[in-house]
Amino acid sequence: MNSLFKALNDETRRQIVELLKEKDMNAGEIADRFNISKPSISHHLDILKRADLITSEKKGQFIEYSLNTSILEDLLNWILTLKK
Amino acid sequence: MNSLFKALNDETRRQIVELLKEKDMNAGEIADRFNISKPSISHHLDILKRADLITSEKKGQFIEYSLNTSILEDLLNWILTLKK
DNA sequence: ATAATATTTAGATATTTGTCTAAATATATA
DNA sequence: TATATATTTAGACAAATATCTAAATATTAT
Repeated sequence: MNSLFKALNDETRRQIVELLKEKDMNAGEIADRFNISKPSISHHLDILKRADLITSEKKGQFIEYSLNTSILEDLLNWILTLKK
Repeated sequence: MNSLFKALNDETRRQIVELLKEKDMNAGEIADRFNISKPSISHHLDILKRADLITSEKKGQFIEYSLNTSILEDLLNWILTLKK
């Protein structure tokens, strides 16, 4: 739960998640969408991956990232119990 | 959205929110539940309040805090659109 | 094999954050 | 009015975080 909130507590990472909602993308394509260096984006991707919000798959020279929405179930439930 | 994620990105604050789900409490009562100084708890309450997650009402000498679940609607919708 | 491309790792730095103690403010009570 | 109680504000500090550049690693193409 902690890593999930941590991962989502950053505007850039939330935008990455929203991008991946539309379609899978490789690291370079993702980085091109932001005015942030590639190493920084790589770091953000790492945090999202540790939180299980995204998965990565090597495709030759590229690494393709995908959104994993199943982990959001936990977050959803946490919020719903608050609303009772 | 930013302040909401920021507010929830802390275990202590999430626990405060969970406490207030059960019943309204004043600042002292909340602080008594944690091994953290009162000023620190006061600071956490301030962050939760700025995020609109809680409201406060002066009751004489005390200040009573309540959960505001309506703001969670935004969070819920954000998550739901990700799940499409 | 060499060069080019894609991505990550390493290390540095400035900013943000969570915590503390001490002091200030506000209300209630003796 | 003086004292006790409840809470916040102020200021300091250590730890965490987001960012950068330079270098390393891995794959593809010439």
